[in-house]
Amino acid sequence: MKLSTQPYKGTRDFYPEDKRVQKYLFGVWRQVCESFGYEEYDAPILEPTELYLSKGNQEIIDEQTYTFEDRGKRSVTMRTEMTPTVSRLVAGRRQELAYPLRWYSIPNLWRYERPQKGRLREHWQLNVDIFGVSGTSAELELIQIVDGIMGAFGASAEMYTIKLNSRKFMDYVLSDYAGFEAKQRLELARLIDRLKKMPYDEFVAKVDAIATPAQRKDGAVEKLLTVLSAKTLKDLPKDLQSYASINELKVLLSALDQLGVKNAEFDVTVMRGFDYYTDIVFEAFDNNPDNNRSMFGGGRYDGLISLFGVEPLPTVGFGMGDVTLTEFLRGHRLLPDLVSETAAYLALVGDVHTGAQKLAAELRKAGMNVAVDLSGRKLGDQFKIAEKKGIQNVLIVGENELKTGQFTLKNLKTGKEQKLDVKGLEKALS
RNA sequence: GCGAAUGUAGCUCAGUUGGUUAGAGCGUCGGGUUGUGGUCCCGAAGGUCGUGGGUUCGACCCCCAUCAUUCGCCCCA
Repeated sequence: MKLSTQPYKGTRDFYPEDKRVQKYLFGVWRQVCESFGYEEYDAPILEPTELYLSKGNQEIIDEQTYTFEDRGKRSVTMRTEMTPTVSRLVAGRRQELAYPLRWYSIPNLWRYERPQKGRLREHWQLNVDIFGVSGTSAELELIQIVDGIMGAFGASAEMYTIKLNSRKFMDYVLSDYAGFEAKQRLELARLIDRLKKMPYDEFVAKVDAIATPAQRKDGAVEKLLTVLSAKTLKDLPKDLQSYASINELKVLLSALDQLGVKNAEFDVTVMRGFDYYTDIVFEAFDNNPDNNRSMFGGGRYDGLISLFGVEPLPTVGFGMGDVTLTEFLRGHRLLPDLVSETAAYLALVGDVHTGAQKLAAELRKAGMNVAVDLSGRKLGDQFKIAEKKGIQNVLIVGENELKTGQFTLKNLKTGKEQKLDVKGLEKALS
């Protein structure tokens, strides 16, 4: 039987040209995060299943994760997100860490589900978290980072929109303000999340179906619909304007505007699931309608580390996945042409292998990435090899060159040739 | 878990109502002789038409099953 060369369902092979793209993405992520003073951490890809169970969603564990028993009969799960893990790490050193704690990571995450556009079984996600800041300056900083990252990729404000809302506020609206029960709130939250994906009448009918006759009589449905119709914070009913989270959103949006982030706005339909978020949440969408999946998102989750038996800590974090980001960048033609990490290919003429290796060693010592031809083929073929590998320069090495110390360097992109000694090569290739 | 579409050369695809040895472009390999790639010219290799079964004198084409891929729904921590 022949083995298949295809990667496992929903996973990707990173051939060098793909890995080059990944290295570019990760490089930008790291550079921007570190420019804001964030430190990189990592942790195992396997976690005890309880870490995810503690959120109480058995169904998700059973149906959408890679969960199995190890040889010691312990149930382990491949991480599907980084938030529980980073909470575990912080809780473990709760007392000794210096706050505000600024951390980031680029974990490989796994989920068991049917692959579709922008959603695979395995992906890489930038995770950025700030611990120990209870005011909106934490949210502000994270959105600035997001803005910095997108800017570093060449994205402009018109290409995407950052939508903000408050989970605490929405909980208040659904419970105290409109008067829905806990079970209904869960259903409504999911429904609100999908509001823009269905005709408005259909949405209203579904809300109506959830409400009890008594609630309908009390105007619960109308109250909710009025809140949901708000396009800006000012459109909200007057009695909600003074709610603490709304004030915070106002302050945050105004600060963002002053800092030059022009594509952030209030959106009452942003819910971000119904898990550990406690207040302000945000989510970003590609303005290109062909790519309607959320590109990245996050929010405040103040209580999570208390699961580990330590005092809760105010925390805000966000995640940005490589799959949706790559689609965004491709869609807006923002992915640059990435060339080989190898600066020059040493093409050999005649029996000069040892001499060429000596030269290569010298160049490497000076910090250059160079590969020596081992094919033994004729010069034209060696050019083709370099071309195919995406190497920008060919350095011709023959007996004359080794004798005189003057080498011909040809740039394959421009076709330009120059005669250089080792010092000159160092300048040209680094 | 549900629904739909698609599987023909390494890749992208064509293949007329079922009829002899299944095609193209790109890519690969070789050649166009002396130390220069990309363009051009010539030539070659490469397919049991996803797999299994059925209908038929005859199947890439029709039917059934199965696998894979893609898209959507559910879900999205």
